[in-house]
Amino acid sequence: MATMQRMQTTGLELFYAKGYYDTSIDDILKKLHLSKGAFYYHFDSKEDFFVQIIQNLLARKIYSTLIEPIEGHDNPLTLITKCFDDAMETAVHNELDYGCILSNFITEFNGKNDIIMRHLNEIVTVWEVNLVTALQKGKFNGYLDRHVDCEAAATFLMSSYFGVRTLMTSAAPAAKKYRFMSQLRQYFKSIESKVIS
Amino acid sequence: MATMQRMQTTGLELFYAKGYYDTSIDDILKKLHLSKGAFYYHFDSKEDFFVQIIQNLLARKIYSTLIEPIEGHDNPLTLITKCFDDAMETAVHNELDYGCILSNFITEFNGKNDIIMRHLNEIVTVWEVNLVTALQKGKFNGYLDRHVDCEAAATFLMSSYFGVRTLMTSAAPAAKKYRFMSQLRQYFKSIESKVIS
DNA sequence: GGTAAATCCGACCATATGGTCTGTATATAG
DNA sequence: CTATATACAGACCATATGGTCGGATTTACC
Repeated sequence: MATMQRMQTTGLELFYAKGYYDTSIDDILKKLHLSKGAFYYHFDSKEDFFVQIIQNLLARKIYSTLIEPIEGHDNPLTLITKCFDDAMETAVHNELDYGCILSNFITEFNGKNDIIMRHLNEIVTVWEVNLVTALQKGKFNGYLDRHVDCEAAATFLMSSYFGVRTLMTSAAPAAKKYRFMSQLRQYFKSIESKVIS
Repeated sequence: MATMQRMQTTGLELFYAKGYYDTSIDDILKKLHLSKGAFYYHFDSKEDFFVQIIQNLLARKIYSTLIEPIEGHDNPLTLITKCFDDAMETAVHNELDYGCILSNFITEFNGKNDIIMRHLNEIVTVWEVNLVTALQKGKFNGYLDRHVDCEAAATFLMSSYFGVRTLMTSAAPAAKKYRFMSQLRQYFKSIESKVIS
């Protein structure tokens, strides 16, 4: 693998585990047995480095785990349930889980770095749009009750997912997941179509 | 006000706004026109300082905004609704909102500082216990459906609140709040007692 | 008023960090 | 074979940070 890509991969790993401000460039270079010269040959600054990571790795990761799985013509509530279940199962099996990457970075950069925040918010928006679209399609196809506010449901889903991933890092992730999923299904039952097809 | 308390108050302000690792002791001292000597006379280290802030300020803050308001013998779903609404309203009106303090610190310290994480988890547990208790009492008093899993509901509520506070920092906090509350009520409607009293 | 404890000052230190710069090995092109 | 761009090494720099320490000042108490 090219040096530049190895730097980005290792960079994301460490930024996710230790946070952006608490991860030095030397930390990343040490792990890869590379030098300062190599880093500043490929990137302008630490911030530029992180922005590229967001666009090249983070955005794709979010897409593959949270957006792509909910595309399709099936019942969106079923798709979202499975999507969240899978994502949380990965976290449960992960020895060292640090929560949702996207949520963590938003927390870290909020009010500190507007440039990076714009990039992160862009990903959030893409996720939101896809969620709303999926729910609206589900409403059109008769899976959701016609009174459901899809924007509101999307916000609620994003919130709960961000939050539970944070909570899971504290203690008993498997139990937290189980409890969360049970109430997610409860909520979904309340917004699904009442017409018995 | 005593110097020690002023340090803690200003410390919490800055730690909340900029994060623990990105706030230097000099930042705090500069704002208070105090010296290093004053700081290390009152506190052993930056970590000790933060632990005391958690116990003296953060724990009380969480208690007064998220726990105390849901105590009582009324319908817990009504109490929680109002509690969340009030807390989010404060955030909306706050020019610079940085999300839920507790959630932010958990994100920042997770996997980095076990000592501080223990103190933060303690607060989470207290909140959780009080939520579960309130819900169980509500079930006993006929406000909640008797099939409701109160532990699961508490986890779901904590998750969604943590998450929405993070989301609100990104954009359109007022809209996010409105949407969130509408779906919270939707969820509550699905777990309230079905018996018409 | 003298003494001692409490409170605070600020110079200083070791270390870490983002970033710069010069040099060097390799590869590619003419 | 030479020249030139690519890709990386590593010494170096300015600055920042957590923490130390001797001393000055204020307060409390007899």
